[in-house]
Amino acid sequence: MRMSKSFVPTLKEVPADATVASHQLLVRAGYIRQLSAGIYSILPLGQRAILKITGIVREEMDAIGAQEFYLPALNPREIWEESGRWSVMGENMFRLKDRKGADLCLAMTHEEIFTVLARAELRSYRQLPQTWYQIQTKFRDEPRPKSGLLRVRQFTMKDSYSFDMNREGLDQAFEAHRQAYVKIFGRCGLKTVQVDAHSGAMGGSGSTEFMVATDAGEDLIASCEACGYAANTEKAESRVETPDKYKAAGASPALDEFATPGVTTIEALSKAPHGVAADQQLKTLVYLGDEQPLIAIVRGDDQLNEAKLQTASGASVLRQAHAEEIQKWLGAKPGSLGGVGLGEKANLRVFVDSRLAGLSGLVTGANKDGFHLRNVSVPRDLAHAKSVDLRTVNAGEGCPRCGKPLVVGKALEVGHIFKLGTRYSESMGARVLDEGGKEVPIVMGSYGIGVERILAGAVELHHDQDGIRFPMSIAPFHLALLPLQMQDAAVRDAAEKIYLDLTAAGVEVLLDDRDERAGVKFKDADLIGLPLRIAVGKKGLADGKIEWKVRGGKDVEFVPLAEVVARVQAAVRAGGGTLRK
RNA sequence: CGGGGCGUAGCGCAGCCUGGUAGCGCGCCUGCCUUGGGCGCAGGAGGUCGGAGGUUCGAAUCCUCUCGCCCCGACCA
Repeated sequence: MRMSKSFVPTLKEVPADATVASHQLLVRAGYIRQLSAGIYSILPLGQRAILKITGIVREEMDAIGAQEFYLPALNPREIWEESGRWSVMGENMFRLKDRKGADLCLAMTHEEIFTVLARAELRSYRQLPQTWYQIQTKFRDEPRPKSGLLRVRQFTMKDSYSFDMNREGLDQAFEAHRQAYVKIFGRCGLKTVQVDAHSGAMGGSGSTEFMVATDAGEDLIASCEACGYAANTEKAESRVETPDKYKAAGASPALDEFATPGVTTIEALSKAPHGVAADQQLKTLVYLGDEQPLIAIVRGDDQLNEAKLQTASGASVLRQAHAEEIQKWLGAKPGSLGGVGLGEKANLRVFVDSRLAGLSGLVTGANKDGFHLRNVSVPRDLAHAKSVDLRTVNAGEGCPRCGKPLVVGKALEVGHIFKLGTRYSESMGARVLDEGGKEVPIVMGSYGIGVERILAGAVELHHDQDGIRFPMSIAPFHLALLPLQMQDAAVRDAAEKIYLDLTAAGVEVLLDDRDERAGVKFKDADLIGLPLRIAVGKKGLADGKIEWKVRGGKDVEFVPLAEVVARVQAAVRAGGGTLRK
């Protein structure tokens, strides 16, 4: 491609609203432009990179026997009602009406639509297993789009779905996807870690996320360098010492209500005149799980993990209660809440973090504004509460497997694989006959990759002060060819010949034939980030040579014109790129 | 949703507090010059000051409402 005829709008200055590297660089280098919050236009360079990525995804999916589909993004309400997700998805789903007033939505994912196909067409165990996929646009009305392509409202997803007779089949499909994903991300130049994850609105029995460690990411993952344990902090567990340090000597003293006027936070209660240490306090939080009240109790210095509460309660939609709701159920405002005495209220489900099991001598709110209770014994006073893991792990706590300290770091989710089981086949009636002629629900899996996130993640991982440093495999072109003196006919002609020769040899070349100064071309080439660069200048040409430089490398090497084509072809292959036929 | 910030030329910003001519840098156009890391000089084009209403003789500036965007906390490829 010739730069003089191309739309590659590079910018000298960093866009004001971009904070993360991938956002800044993709805008500056002319790959993307923002249309609205979380909605981006992909420009020609960006589209070429995206096509490289989807090409890799397609190859690896095809390699595990998956078949490519293309399903509608515009969906009728009815099928989402069948799975129950018309309401579960809440405000995250874009909804609209057609001219007749019928409800439609823009699909966030395609479990429902693929299940509709499966139930209509799959009748027998003989037709299984199947793996179906598509590369298609998804719509999610994120509450807070951010960081350029990292979190958007419209994006491209590779989503696939496996259909099996039983658990074993699902396990095989899951494993095939895991291995395909490792190859995909590896080929795209991403270093990923696999972590245990929360399944969220997808449902199902288990899931693994593929994460790229980067500060630009929004997830926190806990990992153990000693044994390899890794989990999203939504799910991660840890070993913590929880001695019964506030237990009274002798018989457990009775509950004692005491006045704490104006004290509504853990921190305030820990200060004078009360001086109750945070680890002696119980933090009581009120949620609604599928519109039913839930009480969650964790230690005062711990953080409640909402994902764990959701899992423990079995709720598909979880939200914090409003102050009025809390007042109605517990009779007090936040700050004076507690789980003691809630056993009689049958409509309130109470959960207490498992680290608190057996402890006594604790302090909690009295469900009476301005009062707390001391001498709380969990086995005696919170016997009605279900003991479950509710807390969020912290860095330095013991690995649940080996006990060595956990490390917590930020990461970007680029892929997620789920064992759905029969979550959709049962709710939507997708069944086949087994060998015995008995009707059984299909066992399903669901597997997703965020395509633009691969692009952005690669930029996060591969850039420097001067710009992007794309891996060969996903770079929009293999090589930048820079004639340095456009006024010099010999330089122009030499560059033109190299361009034609390389193109004929299957190399994707971006020829900077603009009438610009050398400095401008160097700067733009660095910014755009193609892995190879050939400069054609008067100096080298006098000796019949060009200047060869690898993006990010230090050295410039003079290479004879006759060797250029073979040299470039070898470098493209070595870098994981593909020559055009 | 809770909290904070910003909307002025294609991009980055000043002007606003204290009302009166809309400005700077980059980019763009023309000419000359220069030509190996975002050259130089000269001339030029380009603006509903996010929108609506109000106060005022007069509003980018003050007031009210509203829309949009960004960032920090709760949600997900």
